[in-house]
Amino acid sequence: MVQGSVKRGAEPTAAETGSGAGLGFRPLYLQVREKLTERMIGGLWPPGMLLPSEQRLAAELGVSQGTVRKALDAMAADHLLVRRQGRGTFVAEQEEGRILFQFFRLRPDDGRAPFPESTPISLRPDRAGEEEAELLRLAPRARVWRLQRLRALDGVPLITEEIVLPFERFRRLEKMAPLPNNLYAFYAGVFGITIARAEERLKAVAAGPEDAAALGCLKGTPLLEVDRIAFGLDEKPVERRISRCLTDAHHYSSTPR
Amino acid sequence: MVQGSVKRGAEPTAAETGSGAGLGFRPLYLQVREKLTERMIGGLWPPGMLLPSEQRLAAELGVSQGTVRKALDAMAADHLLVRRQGRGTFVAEQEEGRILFQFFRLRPDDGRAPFPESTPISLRPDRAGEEEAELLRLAPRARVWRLQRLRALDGVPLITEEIVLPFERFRRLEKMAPLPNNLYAFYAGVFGITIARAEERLKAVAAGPEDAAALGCLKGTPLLEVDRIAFGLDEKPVERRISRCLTDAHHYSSTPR
DNA sequence: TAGTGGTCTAGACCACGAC
DNA sequence: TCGTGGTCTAGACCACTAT
Repeated sequence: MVQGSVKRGAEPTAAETGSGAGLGFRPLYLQVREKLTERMIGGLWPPGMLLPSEQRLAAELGVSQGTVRKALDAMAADHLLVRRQGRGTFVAEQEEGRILFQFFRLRPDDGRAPFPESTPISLRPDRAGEEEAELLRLAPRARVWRLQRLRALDGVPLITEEIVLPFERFRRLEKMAPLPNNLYAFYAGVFGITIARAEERLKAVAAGPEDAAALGCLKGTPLLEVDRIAFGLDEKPVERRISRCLTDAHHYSSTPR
Repeated sequence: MVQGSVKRGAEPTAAETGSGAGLGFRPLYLQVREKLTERMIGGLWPPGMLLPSEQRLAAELGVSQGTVRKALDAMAADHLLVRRQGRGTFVAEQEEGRILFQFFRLRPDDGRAPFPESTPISLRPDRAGEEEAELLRLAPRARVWRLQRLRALDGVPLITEEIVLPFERFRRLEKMAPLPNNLYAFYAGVFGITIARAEERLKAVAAGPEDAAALGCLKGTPLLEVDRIAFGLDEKPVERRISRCLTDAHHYSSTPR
């Protein structure tokens, strides 16, 4: 696949099939997917860009259109690409609609999906705690940014947020304050870091004094705590975010698969 | 597609393409998927059954193997089928491993995934409340079963559960008490009802007197409330389940997509 | 060795969007 | 009208499982 067309049944090489003798087998379309993902990571294909057509990619990579299609379909299923019949295939953008659908799962009980507004509280350099360093795969006590925000839905403050970012990957962040509402679009546009997926742990906790003051509720009020790790295209953890939400008239929407 | 091979470019009929003149277009592989799903709903293909090979299905339905494959792949992605290379394609079973992975998202913080044990508390016929009737798409005050259970992880009671079922679809349920731990396998085996997917709403709530007594915690303790609607293969709501969970040392694991 | 699903290719036509 | 992705077909070979 590296160059030229793949000849099958005629001395297939390890490089072509991706398998050494007896070793694991690596499908061509996954190799194609990796190659395309690398271009996105490297910044060659930024968010919003129109990709070459399937035919061009197939010719360029020396595989059939069907193989390119399988790679593109898989990446579109993971929201890394957006395919539009008649127009082409585009690198996914971290626009509000997508973020709202994929990452922000808190909804009013009536089913609407308003976009959350953010009020920055503080941004400061700090050292990673033990758990934070482990989750972000940083050295113990590595330098991090610590960002606090208050988020509101329909103008009502509902969520406190604490965000921890690796210092080294977000240089000169302090000069960019106040940070915008849509952080993931900001990471992509300014630092070239695309958030590809996230893992969340949910708990019910009692509001502490700070949460109670920020949200205007009583100390001890049950809050929904969402502990998120967000990963980049390269599968490295990029952000740790702890949100605590009032859920009297709102809920977290989940569709287990 | 109904019978014989599809001839393309030679007077394709509305039945073949699935589209009336100017109306929406319905891909063949979706029509195949519907046909296969109907066989599962009708009980012709029960859980665990080995399907005919792709070639046989293609011949039987008058489409190409590739079209059958696309339908089977889509159904496997939705956990309705399980494909095993070298062996064949099987109707998915509601076995513990799958249930644990797909539907039961509460985990100890250490990352293990023990299977939850259940203690039945009560089972009685009742009338649906207003909200319940709406969620289950029943007539107001329709008859329902009301089932309460206490669930434990590693022997520790952690979850109270209230389950509401449409009376008409679960006849003679009282004669089957005590109900087994794995209810979804029970629905499938006894009533021929397969749970295909679920939607969940999560909130943080304060423990009431009953929850506190059952879970051995203080009244007012924050609990994670999971409000689930489970749907059958026919997309009809089958079960409404409200769980309240202690999350001191456990969490609900979510992977937003 | 036979049979299954998995991958890969090649080519045709359809639906959609832009021009 | 053209170019794009979407669907459908046909056939070859590969990887895995059971016999």
